[in-house]
Amino acid sequence: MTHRPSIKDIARVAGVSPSTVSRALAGSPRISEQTRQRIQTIAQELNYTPSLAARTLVTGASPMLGVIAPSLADPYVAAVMQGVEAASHDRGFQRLVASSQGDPEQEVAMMQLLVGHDVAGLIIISSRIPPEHGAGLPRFDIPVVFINAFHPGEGIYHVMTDNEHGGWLATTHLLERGHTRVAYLGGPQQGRSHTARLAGYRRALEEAGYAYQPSWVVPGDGTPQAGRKALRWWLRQPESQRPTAFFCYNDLSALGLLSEAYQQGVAIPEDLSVVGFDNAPLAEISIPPLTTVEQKARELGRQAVASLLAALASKPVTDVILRGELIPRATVAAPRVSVIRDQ
Amino acid sequence: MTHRPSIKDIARVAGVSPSTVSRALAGSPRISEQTRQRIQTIAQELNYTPSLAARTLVTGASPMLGVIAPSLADPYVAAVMQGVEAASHDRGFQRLVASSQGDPEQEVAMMQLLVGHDVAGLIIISSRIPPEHGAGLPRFDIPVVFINAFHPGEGIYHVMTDNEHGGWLATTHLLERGHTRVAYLGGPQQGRSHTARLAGYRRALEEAGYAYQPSWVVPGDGTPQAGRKALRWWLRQPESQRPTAFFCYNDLSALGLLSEAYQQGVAIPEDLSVVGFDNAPLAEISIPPLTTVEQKARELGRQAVASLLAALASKPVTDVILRGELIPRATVAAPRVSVIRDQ
DNA sequence: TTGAAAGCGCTAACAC
DNA sequence: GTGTTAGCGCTTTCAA
Repeated sequence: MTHRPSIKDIARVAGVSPSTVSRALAGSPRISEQTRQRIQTIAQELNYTPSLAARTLVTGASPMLGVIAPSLADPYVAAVMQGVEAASHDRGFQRLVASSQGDPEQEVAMMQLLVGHDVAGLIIISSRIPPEHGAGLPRFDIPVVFINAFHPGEGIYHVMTDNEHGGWLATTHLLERGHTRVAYLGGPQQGRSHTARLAGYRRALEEAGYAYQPSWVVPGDGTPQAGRKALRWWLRQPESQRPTAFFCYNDLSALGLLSEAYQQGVAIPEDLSVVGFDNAPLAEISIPPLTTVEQKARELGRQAVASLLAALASKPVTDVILRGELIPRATVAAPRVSVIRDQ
Repeated sequence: MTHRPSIKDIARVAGVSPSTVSRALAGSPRISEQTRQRIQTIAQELNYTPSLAARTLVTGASPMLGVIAPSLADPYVAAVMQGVEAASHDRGFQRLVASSQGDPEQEVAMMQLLVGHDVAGLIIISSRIPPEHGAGLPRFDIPVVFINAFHPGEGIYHVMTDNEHGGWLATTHLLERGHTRVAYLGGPQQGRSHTARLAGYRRALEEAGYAYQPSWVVPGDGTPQAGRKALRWWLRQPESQRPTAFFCYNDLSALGLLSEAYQQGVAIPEDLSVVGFDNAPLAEISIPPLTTVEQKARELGRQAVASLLAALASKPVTDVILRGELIPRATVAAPRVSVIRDQ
């Protein structure tokens, strides 16, 4: 296999200059229909593909967007990615994807790397860089959009789920069904989503007149294993003091909790009600189907691309906040024994 | 924001020539330790990042691998991607990821596109390009690795799961538990995986002395919805002729089947046994936990990268076939009524 | 040990 | 409507 054909090769065959080829292929109006045809045919025959590296070099902008996520295995990330994919594809951009394994240092390293690849902009999903670090973020001359993280700055934009509201929604739903002892299974500590959902949980509690109990916030990390552990924690509590419901950081950990409950003979929702977060595709097919708070993940991805491209076009961009609804399914019921308000 | 600093900027500040900077940064031995230090410091201060586009242009090879998958939402794809991610990251390669939405034409278009980006090689996950089309595949002068698809050719390599064996494993497991009426819920028709699993299913049946019944192969596409439909199909069969077990193309559709069974009051595994394929993370937390055939998805991804880089280094590369084991969990039991061998 | 010069493939003035 | 020229940021001869 000889080397990839370049416009020079086409020019030679067509007997024209390289710039004519460039123009013909770019669809410049100032070229005769005839030569355009001829050149396009030759390009086809030679199986020509333009070198985007060269084009990038001269135009200074490449049709690539950099995307960074803590993990590619998380269904939430996958959903966001689909939105990013769809929107960017429509606008003619490719995506350079990197995962940071949830490590803030890796994350910064990835940013550097992608910038080196001349990406036109950066989308960062669920950044784990601590907010304090904010000012220490490396400055690039390309726009950056954070999805569900907040690092204010020039050229930095945000697309977020209203996590506080979501947490409030989930907890209120439980409270309205008569639960007075609601626990929260947390997510990654560094994450802003976790903190916001926790805050919403707390607000709902307090608005309803219940004291916030730190001991009912069980630490987690958003994995099914965390859900399993949470259920075992629940079983260890004295029966009279057990929460009657769990609001979980995400569907994945809620699903883990469901699974462990099944194995331990705990009936859901009879013995324990559960609400998740995300409305992942799996939530619909879980057993029983999981009540959850919708997160418009695809929409987040789509919006992030929209914001990025708007910024690129020097249009004004404002941060956007998306609210999801509560999706009632089958993991919530009234508590078996209506406990007397004990606060 | 002024433009990204280039080696020229560094050279000017350091009072040396651009080539010296290039050498210093590349770690060439023919440079004084002193200047190297100085240049590196300046590079740091200027927040310099090399332009990979420029480097690609001159070296002719970029540190990017192109990856194409039908969908990014599929957990199996996500797992393969993790393997690809891990292996390529270790070797200093980034990944340019594109999804084809399962459309063969898009797939070819994506190949072209990624080649235009000067990727060093291509990894294609579960290609939907029909095998006959094989010879019509565009020829590139970069190595291509297909994961779970087969398109022989020069510079084309394969990493596959032994799907035939997996299908045989699942079916045999069911047969050994006393099932005589085993149905197969299929996957995407164009996919090679589907055909191979079906073939294994058929072989197991015939080896055990049962006739293969085309009417027991229910068409599907690997989604949970396909699983739901399959269960409803099952319910419509006259009770005396109903299969007592299902081997499903993948875990996702098996999970859908489980969910529908729960909603219709069909007890798993008492009324119906189910075996999936993939051993997705979700299989472990399903209710009941799903018996399935392991697919070493991460390993597939890892191997694909290894093969690609080996080919790139002009080392001999052979196709690799990975076998997974049957993971017995809780969705298989002996059939309720031991049906008399009726074939 | 360092510099000068050429060139990777392409686009974009600027000519004609 | 088409050709000429220069240059994007980098690496890599070839000289010194």
